[in-house]
Amino acid sequence: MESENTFKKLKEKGRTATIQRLAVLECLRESHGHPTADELYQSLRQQYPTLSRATVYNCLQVLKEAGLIQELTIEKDKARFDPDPEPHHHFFCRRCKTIFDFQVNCPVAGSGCVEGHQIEEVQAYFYGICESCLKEEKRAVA
Amino acid sequence: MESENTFKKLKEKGRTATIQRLAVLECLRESHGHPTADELYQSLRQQYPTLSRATVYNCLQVLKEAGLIQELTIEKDKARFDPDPEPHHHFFCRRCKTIFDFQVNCPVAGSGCVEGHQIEEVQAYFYGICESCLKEEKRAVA
DNA sequence: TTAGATGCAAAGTGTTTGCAGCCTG
DNA sequence: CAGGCTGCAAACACTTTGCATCTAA
Repeated sequence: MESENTFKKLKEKGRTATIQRLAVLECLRESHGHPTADELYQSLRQQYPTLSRATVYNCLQVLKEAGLIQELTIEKDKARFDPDPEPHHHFFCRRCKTIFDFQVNCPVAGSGCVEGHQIEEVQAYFYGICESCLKEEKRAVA
Repeated sequence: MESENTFKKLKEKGRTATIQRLAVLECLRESHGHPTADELYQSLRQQYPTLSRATVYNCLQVLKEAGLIQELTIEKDKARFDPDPEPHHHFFCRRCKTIFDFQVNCPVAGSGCVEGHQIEEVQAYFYGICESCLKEEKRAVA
């Protein structure tokens, strides 16, 4: 069962699987489109009215350290979160602001050693205009 | 001459090549290690005591739009700047916090079209421990 | 029981904005 | 002379911190 893995990974880091942490993780997994901490907070607040913003930040930090999620700095002003902890890349549409997973076979996708430097993590961010926005632009011109 | 290119690129965007903008650009070019806006401000302040922080931010923004520099979001809390506007990637050492250019032959390094999406920019960030920090760690163990 | 987690508010940090005055083309 | 640019301070947005209270192992 998936939730056993969650417990295990948290325990490995000496952290407790609290209601809040599980709720944040589940909310992130259900959400589409790499939400921000505040988006998760706003969404969770409906079900857990006493939940505080600081707790959401704390939970995300802990979940990240446990390797259950990953954090994206694809936008400079706010962090976004991805429920998939496996290494993969992202595309950011500058027009509709959508972020989606984007796999290119980058030679150094995960960890390893390159030129004597030990690589622990790779984040590749692709910025541009997504297919549907391109189509919309084409339609607007016509 | 290089400075002619600077003037030309600014003019193309309808911007003036002010003393401050040229100073920020030169300071960035002279600096090593991808400084933050505030580091540039602190450095420039000695030569231009009346220079304001807001102007540094403005200059960096304008220089970026003119394609003379690029901005890195390799750290989530602050932007860093690179005097080289050509597409290339970066390594961030989590131990000594150094950032250096890091070229891997990524199949999609510059612009182009992938799966219908138009790519304008790519930023790949490699996080880990740099060679010299690894050596130091090894020495500490021995 | 007790270390750790939460919730709240306040503080912190990097960045942006509003606006008067200045400079430059 | 007019538009754009600077400098200053205040405003902003996201994130972190301090601390009392609470909770889970």
